[in-house]
Amino acid sequence: MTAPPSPSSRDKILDVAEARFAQRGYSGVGLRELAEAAELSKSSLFHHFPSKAALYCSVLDRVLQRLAARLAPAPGPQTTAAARLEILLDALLDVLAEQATTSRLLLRALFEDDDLPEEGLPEADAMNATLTGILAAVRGLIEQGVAEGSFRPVSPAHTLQSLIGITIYHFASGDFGEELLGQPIFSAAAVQERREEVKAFVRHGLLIRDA
Amino acid sequence: MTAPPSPSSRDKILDVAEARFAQRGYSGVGLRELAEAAELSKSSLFHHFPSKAALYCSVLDRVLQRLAARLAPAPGPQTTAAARLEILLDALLDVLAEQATTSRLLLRALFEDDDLPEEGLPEADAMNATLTGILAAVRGLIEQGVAEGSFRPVSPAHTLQSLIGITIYHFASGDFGEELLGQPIFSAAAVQERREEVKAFVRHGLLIRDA
DNA sequence: TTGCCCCCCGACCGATCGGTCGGGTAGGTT
DNA sequence: AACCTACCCGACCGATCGGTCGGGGGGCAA
Repeated sequence: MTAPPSPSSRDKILDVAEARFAQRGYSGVGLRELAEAAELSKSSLFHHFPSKAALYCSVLDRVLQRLAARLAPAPGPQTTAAARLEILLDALLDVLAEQATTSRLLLRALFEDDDLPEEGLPEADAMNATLTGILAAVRGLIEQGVAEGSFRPVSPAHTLQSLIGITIYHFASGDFGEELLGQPIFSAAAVQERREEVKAFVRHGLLIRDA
Repeated sequence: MTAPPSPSSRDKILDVAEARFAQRGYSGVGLRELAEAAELSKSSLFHHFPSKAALYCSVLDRVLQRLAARLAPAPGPQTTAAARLEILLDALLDVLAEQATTSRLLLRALFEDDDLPEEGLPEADAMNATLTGILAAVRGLIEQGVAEGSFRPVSPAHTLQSLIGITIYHFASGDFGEELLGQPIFSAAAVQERREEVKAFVRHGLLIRDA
């Protein structure tokens, strides 16, 4: 509360970097472009972040922290896995639908292991820890459902992959369908319909029978 | 048949470019690295391809052509949509499992619209045409299934997105699970199991009942 | 032999890359 | 006054970027 809502330079850098990295990836964005967008000198970036790789990891970590905060209030294993899945899917799809940058950044972070040249920097470790926590939670939910018998006897690891693909990718490739499929599928009006279809797909793919 | 199986320089360039672009993306790979890997001079690349963007599009187009060739022998609408889906999924998963580069390249091509700076070059148009054909075929299959009543009443465009995510992404993020999930999920031994789980997920997610 | 392609090459171009350096300014402490 | 810290900047660094240029060598037809 000591800091008024004026965005600090550091947050401003993170904001513009998140947007740019989501659009064109790590190596597709230069620091000069980021500095100009943040209304700062390129040298000033290095006052807030030690390197470009560290800045990228900080951006990813902030996204993952936001995601984890939204997924945290889900109920624990005392609830049935089917109910937990519904709540988690709702929260996840809410986050993905709110900012288009989130899904793209997550998709890049998940399938591009080799994107960042350096690996030893502490920002990367923090980011991986956050990511691992989220994935472990979702995986635990799947395992619970399989143990309960309400989910088909799937492999939790494989199914987690499918779950990520069906949700993250669905929102990451937003407007490509507009050109190639002949109809807009990421307009604000279609988000709700999209949400329900993704949820239904996951529900039917994962559960044997619901209700 | 006039050309013996000795790989021409052009094909060699395409091979190494496909592998590198799949790993680190368009802007993450330099022409010097490609030339060295292809055992050629950087200047010689420009003898075979007019620019880096054109080379990238040629790589993508070759991947899509391979994919289209494998998906083409699927039966037409006289067969039931459920049977066609099985055949198409088998062919698609075969292609994705064979070369790890394919899925990664496809994933990048599908969700990175902004990756290539130039848009007017003819290689990009050819690539987009090939891609549009493949997507239209799959979409037609979904529409047939919905019309038949064997598929849930889904929106074909949204479901196509889910289908891509669940298949392409599943194979693109190969070894990330090995580190973060605690067990290898893309080892050669696990490919078959992975295939069956993806197929089952799609089947249950798309069909109401399949006997 | 001459001329023509095809394929390849080293050298070079301007631009941009990530990153460093020294200095400058405002605010707070002593 | 002196000092320190936080923040920001222009100028500069070596390296690499995509791309161009002129030319060399081999095959082949006239």
